[in-house]
Amino acid sequence: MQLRRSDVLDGAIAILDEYSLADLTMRRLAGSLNVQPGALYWHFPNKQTLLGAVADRILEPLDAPVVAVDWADQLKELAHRLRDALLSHRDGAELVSATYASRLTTTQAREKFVSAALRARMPRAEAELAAYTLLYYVLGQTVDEQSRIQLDSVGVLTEESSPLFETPDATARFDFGLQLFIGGIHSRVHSYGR
Amino acid sequence: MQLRRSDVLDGAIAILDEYSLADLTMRRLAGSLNVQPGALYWHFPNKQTLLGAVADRILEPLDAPVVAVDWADQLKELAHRLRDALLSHRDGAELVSATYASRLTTTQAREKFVSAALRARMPRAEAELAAYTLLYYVLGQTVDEQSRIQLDSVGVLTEESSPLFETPDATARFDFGLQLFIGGIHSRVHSYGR
DNA sequence: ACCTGAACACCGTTCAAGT
DNA sequence: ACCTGAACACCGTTCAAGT
Repeated sequence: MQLRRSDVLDGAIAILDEYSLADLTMRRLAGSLNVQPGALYWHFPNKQTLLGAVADRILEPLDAPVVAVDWADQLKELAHRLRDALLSHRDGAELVSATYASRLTTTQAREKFVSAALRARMPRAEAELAAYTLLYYVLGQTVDEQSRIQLDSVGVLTEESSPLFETPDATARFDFGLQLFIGGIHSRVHSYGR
Repeated sequence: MQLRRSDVLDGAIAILDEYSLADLTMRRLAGSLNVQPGALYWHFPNKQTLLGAVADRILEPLDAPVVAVDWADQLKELAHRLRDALLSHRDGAELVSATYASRLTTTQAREKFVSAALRARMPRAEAELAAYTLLYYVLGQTVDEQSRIQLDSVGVLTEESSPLFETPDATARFDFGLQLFIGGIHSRVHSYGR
């Protein structure tokens, strides 16, 4: 019954979903796989690398091709797919933003954001910066949203401590920031002529 | 030689600046204060609370009144002051975004961003959302920037792995995202008439 | 090649007991 | 009121040795 690399990742995702990121320790993971902690280090050089691989797993849904054609719709689609991917695993947003300190850089998901920005007729350098800007927003917003879900389920949040309770649902709030960002690109691109 | 709450915070900041956030452990901090680890727990209920207090310290420069009068200039000023505050301590951005999961909510710094957005003639609900959007951007961007400084100083970064090397300095990149955001507010506010 | 056993060098937190 | 001493229940990582 050999332990495969993908088994380790499956086990990690399982702990994440059933418990939390804090519970995702090398020892606990090893235990759930009926193996000694040291065994994991044959498959991964260290915990950080393992978490990186888990993050890649979480972001896999982003590999699907973009269906929208308009650049703004493409950005919206990508942003929503990123958010959905992050929200589909407990602490997914936190894990990804923790391990992607400078790894968003390398990911091909970033490339897709850049492509959409290029379609808006931005010069490459600007499109890259714009892509980062949007990524920071999506990550920050989603980490916040997800942590609030957690606190909420534990019943820690009073109405007072969550001053956004009057605003609509989380998706609408997400879309607001997204729209702000798209409006920003729009006005930027329009300013080129002048 | 009684240990005061503020001495503990001073010691924490010192470890942060000389070493790193990873080295800021309760035991190490106690050691640097010539005290047993348990002593810290008389002053702070737990590590998270202590880090929260350190974060507040780091953000103190934001308490100074805003000098700009135009809403866009106010937002720029605030964003830059936030970034500067985060960059003025090693791992400052990481510490603040880690402890401010949902604490930016409570901070009065957020209020200042909201005020500036209100001055742009946004309705309150939108101004709050816009403030969050900008905060997420500043935090994300600055965490990234600071982690790159760290990696750079250790010499881990090749030109290949830092695809932004061709773009100007970090401040210019920061300003680009900021401008995008301000343009977004602008076009949003303008759309009210229509 | 893949894993065990066992150790190393740490953590955060608690709490009786001291002063 | 404030801190020590000492423990509890953990961590990530390494590495000789086994199969």
